[in-house]
Amino acid sequence: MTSLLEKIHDYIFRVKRTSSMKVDAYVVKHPTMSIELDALKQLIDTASLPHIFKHIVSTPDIHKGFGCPIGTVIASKQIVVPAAVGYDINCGVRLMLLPLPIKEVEKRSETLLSRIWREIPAGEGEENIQVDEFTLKEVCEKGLRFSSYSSTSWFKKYTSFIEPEELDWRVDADESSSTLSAADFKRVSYRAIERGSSQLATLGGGNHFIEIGYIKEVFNISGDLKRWASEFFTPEKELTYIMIHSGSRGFGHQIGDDYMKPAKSMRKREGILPNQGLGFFYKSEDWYEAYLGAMACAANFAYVNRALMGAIIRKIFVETLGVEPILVRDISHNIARFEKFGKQTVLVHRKGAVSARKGKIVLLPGSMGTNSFVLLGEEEKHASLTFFSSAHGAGRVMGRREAAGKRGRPGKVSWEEFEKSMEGIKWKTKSKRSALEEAPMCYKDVNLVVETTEKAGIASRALELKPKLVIKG
DNA sequence: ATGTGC
Repeated sequence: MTSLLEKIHDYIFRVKRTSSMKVDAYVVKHPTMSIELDALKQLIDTASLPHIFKHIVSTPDIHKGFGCPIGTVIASKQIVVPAAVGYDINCGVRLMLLPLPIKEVEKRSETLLSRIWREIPAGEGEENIQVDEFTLKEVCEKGLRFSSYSSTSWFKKYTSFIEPEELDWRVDADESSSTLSAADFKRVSYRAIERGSSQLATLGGGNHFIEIGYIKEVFNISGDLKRWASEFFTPEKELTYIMIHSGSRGFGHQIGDDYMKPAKSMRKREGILPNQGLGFFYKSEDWYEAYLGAMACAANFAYVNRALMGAIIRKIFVETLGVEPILVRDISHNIARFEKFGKQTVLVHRKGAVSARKGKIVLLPGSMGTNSFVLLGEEEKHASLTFFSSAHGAGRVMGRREAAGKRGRPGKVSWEEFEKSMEGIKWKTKSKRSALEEAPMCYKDVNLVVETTEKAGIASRALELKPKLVIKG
């Protein structure tokens, strides 16, 4: 199967269009890393969709997903593919910096960890802020801006901890606003509303996390990082960062489900379904606008979810240490947005991939025990081959069940092995199982992913971050 | 990822 990959650059390969494929698939990967067979099959399926703009691309952290791999970028002018956004609509990462050395933070680590654990429910099925349907509509359609006239008591509690700038400032690296204007609450099912109405300010499970650590290395401060004085990043200061990885919870998941099902059945009827997950809508169908309207609601829900968790954490830091974290960026890695490439405007779907335009901040979290990176987008050397897209993480190499075991059978990761891999890090997880499922050995080497990203000319490293305190759902 | 698994 690897013979399918034709080398066109040390770090870029191509699956040439054959049989069912309508376009080529470019694969950005480390020369020593192989793609799992299931993910490659899904990539070929994705390239078999009609009306794809130019070609499709995979990022170095590619692994098997539903319908299409996690780590896939596709663009189109005529169709929308819900599975190329994924179930966790606007899953993303929020990075904040705290102008205080990590040593000072570690002195209060028990207090910080237990307070965050108490105030931000982590894990599946957890609930936090309750909102009525009207408030949920405002959150979905206006995103962070809803605060300007919201008078609900829960919001008042946090509102002073949301940076005023967040209401208007484009927190996402992409040129489009963090609040997606296409949001249309009428397109959201009652079931999704039910699930979403108690899930704001919750972390979720799986690979979602809250992480506190320090800036370990500084490589390059330019582009959007120039907003902060360069002395801010002096590595000797070991300044603290806070990273939140979360998404749209059951709300977005329900919306994904609501639209993937009809997309599947409609295209199945016509016999143009590359695989069971890869349904899509034509622009000429009402479903197209409907999906984008509902997807934008879930995206805004996720932005607000991360903003509220950021506000809670900011409150905890102010109350515990008297210092306020500063928002750097909040970046989505599961979303479809209209973007311009030269004169063409296309709908770019990124699933497990982030926008990486020149000078823009790119967040590349590693696993719970390994370092993460802040990168800066480069002028793409390879002629918009990736649609300006970068990896969203290290990428799994081991399935959850494979790692933690199934039906009483032990998995590949032992508890001893896990504890060893987390040396020097204080951590809290919902269960032993979720810890094993997310163990560092379940992930690719993040250093190879960063090397690939740099060598392919997509983005280059700016900061290297080392985790010290971790909360996992 | 998900009120998780034919």
